[in-house]
Order: sequence, then structure tokens, then C-alpha cells
Amino acid sequence: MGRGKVEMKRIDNDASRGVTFSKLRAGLLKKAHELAVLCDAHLGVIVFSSNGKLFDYCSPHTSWSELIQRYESSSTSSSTSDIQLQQIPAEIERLRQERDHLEASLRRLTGEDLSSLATDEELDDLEQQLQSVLGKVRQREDELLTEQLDETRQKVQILEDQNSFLRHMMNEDMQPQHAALEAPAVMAPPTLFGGFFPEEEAALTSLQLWPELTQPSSLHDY
Amino acid sequence: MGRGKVEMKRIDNDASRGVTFSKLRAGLLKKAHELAVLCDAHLGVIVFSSNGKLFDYCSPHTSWSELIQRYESSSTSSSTSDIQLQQIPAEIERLRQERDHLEASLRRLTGEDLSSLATDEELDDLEQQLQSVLGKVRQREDELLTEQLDETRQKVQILEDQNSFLRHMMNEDMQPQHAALEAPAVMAPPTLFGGFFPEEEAALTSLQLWPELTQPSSLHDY
DNA sequence: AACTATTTATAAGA
DNA sequence: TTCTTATAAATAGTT
Repeated sequence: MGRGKVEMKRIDNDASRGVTFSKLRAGLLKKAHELAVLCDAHLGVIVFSSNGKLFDYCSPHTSWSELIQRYESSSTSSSTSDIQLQQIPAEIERLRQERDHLEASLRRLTGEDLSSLATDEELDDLEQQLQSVLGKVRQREDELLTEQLDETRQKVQILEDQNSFLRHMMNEDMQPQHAALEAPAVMAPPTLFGGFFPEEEAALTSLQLWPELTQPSSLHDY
Repeated sequence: MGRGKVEMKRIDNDASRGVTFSKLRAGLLKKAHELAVLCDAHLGVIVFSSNGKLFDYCSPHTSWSELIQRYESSSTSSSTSDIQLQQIPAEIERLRQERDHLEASLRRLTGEDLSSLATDEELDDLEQQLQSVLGKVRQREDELLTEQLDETRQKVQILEDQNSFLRHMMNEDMQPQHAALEAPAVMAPPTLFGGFFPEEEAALTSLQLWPELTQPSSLHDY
């Protein structure tokens, strides 16, 4: 592919051969990856350039040791391969099976393999399962919203109290000489006064109702 | 390359995946050969299809054992050349991680771990994903129902034809002497007469055209 | 298994 | 080396 055809023979010119090697190698590894992903194949590619540099690709969920083991057990007629198979620790085989099983379950649940679920019944089961999970998720979302609402209502309540208290303070400041004649004094919430120091609020968490008082003496400011 | 782009993800449909696997595998091995010849590289490709069949390519003047040896000495710095033994613990670890990851995904998708999904956003994502799968499942169910409906309609059509034919037969039976004066005879559907021989029907598939007549003589009841 | 409209890869040039 | 572009090749969807 390109401006002209190329003969299928070793490229003589060293430089061109190097450039072409880079390009074709990149293409080969890319195609290997496509095959692995699109077709769910396990594969590996090893390439040595003519001056000995190594490049390789191994598909996802695959390792060279797995490939070599499988290659040896597939390509030899089982007399030598038995030895190899025996050498594979049972642990690896067990883990592979677990993984394959989990992958299948996941594919089912993500609807990636619906064409294999041919029966009404299977599809129905899956639908019910999904509905049930969806129900749980929505319930959890409700819980979360309810929590947030409660939190916010508490905040509102507290701010209203503050607000009301501040109004009374204002009235007293304006007419301090009549304090004794006013309505019974509103009690300040225990931690109220720190609220006048906005710079302290960085530490507030969502439910922290009052900023911390680093300066209890701030009362004297009134 | 082709009539349309393809997403870089596993092809769901089994048949398409198989066809594509064959095409891409052939392409990959061809490209491997080009690289080997044009650039004088030593390389090998191992491919296992998703159902375990082995395909491989090894460049001219090269052997797998040579490649593996060079691979081992290029990729490991240690003097121990037994790549397989070295890699087994890593392989086990990799498989464990894969399994754990899959298990986590599965728990998320089955809503078994909702309390750990604390954020509105995470819950929302999950809800959307489930909705989307549910949509796919229902679409598939629809497809299936439509197929079944088509099948059933065909059956109805055929039964109606039979019915109509039988009525005509009845008329002829009742008034055989007037047969020549009747409307033109209705032609029997090509498979009709076999219907009178229930033992021939074992081969009929879901589109069974004739109900089994355990009492062919029941015609006489009319 | 062939066909072909398209996409992709890449040879040559800058 | 990297970018561009004309062209060859591969291949996705179709028949």
C-alpha cells in the first residue's frame, strides 16, 4: 500500500529497510491488537529487527508464559506436552477458570452477549435480575437524597435560629438603654459567636453546624 | 477498512466474530510474513481463537525455540533462563488481580455493594448502565416475540387453508353425485395429504403444519 | 465464498 | 524523524 507496489523481497537499501521495518512493525502490532480485541483471541507477537532489537505484543488477559504453555501443549502430540501440562500449577488453571467464569457472568449482565441468550426464559430471568438491581440502586439513591434533605433542613433550622437571634441583638444595640423593657432576651445558641469570623469556616464539613471558636474573647466585640 | 468503521471492542455476535477472526488472522499472518521478508526480521506470531484453536507463523530461517530463547535473554536480565518458572508467580498474581477486578465489577453490577457507592454520580452512572442493558434485553425480547408471532401467523394461514380445503372435501363427500357441478375443485396444499398419516410427521419442526390426527376416522364425525 | 464500497496502511516525497 | 498525500491493500457488510 502506498505510492507504488513493492516486490516481496528483502529491501536492499539499509536505510529504507530500517524505515520500512518501523512502519510495518507498528502496523503488525496494531493489527495484532485489533484481532485480540475484536475477536477475543489470545495471541502474542515477537519481532526481532535485523540488528537484533526486540519488540513484542501480548493480547490482554494473556501472558507469554500462558501462550508458550498452550502452544507447546497444542502443537506437540501430547507425549512431551503432558510433562508441560503437569508442570502448570493447578492454582493457575483454577484461577483461569474462575476468571473465565466471571467474565462470562459479566458479559451476560452487561448485555454484551445477548444473541447467545436465545430463550424467552433466559432473557426474562436477566430482565428480572436487572430490574431488581435497578430497584436497589434507586432505593439507595432515595436514601442518599433523604439524608441530604435532612442535613439541609437542619442547616436551615440553625440558620433561621441564628438569623432570629441576630435580629434581636441588632435591636438591643440600637436601643441598649431600653433593654430591660424588651421582650425576654433570646438565648444565643452556645456556639454562635464564632460565626462572625468567616475565615475560620474553611474547616467546616457538611454537617458541622458551628465554626470552631478559636477566640472565645470575641464576645467582647459586642 | 470496509463498508463501515468498527468499534474497537469485542464483537458480540458469535458468527460475525468467527468470520472476522478468520479474515483478520489471515491478514495478520500475511503482514507478519511481509515484515519478515522485506525487512529481514526474525519474528513469530501465536494466535489462539476464542474457542482455543491454534494458528501460528514463524519467519523463514527462524524457529520458535530460537525466538523464545532470544526473548528470554532479551527481556529478562537474570541469568536463569527458565522463563516459565520465573513467570509463574507473576502469572498467578496477575490472574488473582484479574479475578478480583472482575468480582468487584460483578458486585457493582449486581448491586451487592451499594453502600460503597456513596456518590450521587456513581449511583447515577450505575443506574444509567443498568437502564441501557435493560433496554437491550427488552429489544432482544421484542425481536424474539416478533419472530414467534410471524411463525404463528404462518401456522394460522396454513391451518385456514387446510380448513377451507377440508370443508370443500366435506361438501364433495356429502354430495358426491354433484361434484361435477360444484365450484372448481380447491387444490390441496402440497403437503396436505401427508397430514393424514400422523406417523410421518415426526420430522416436522416448529412449523408443524398439521395437527396430529390420532383418529383419522374422526372426519366421519362431521 | 465472492464482491465492492470504504476504510486503513503505507511508499514516496517534503 | 515526522508530516503529507497518492495509491495500494485490507476488509465490513452484503449477496
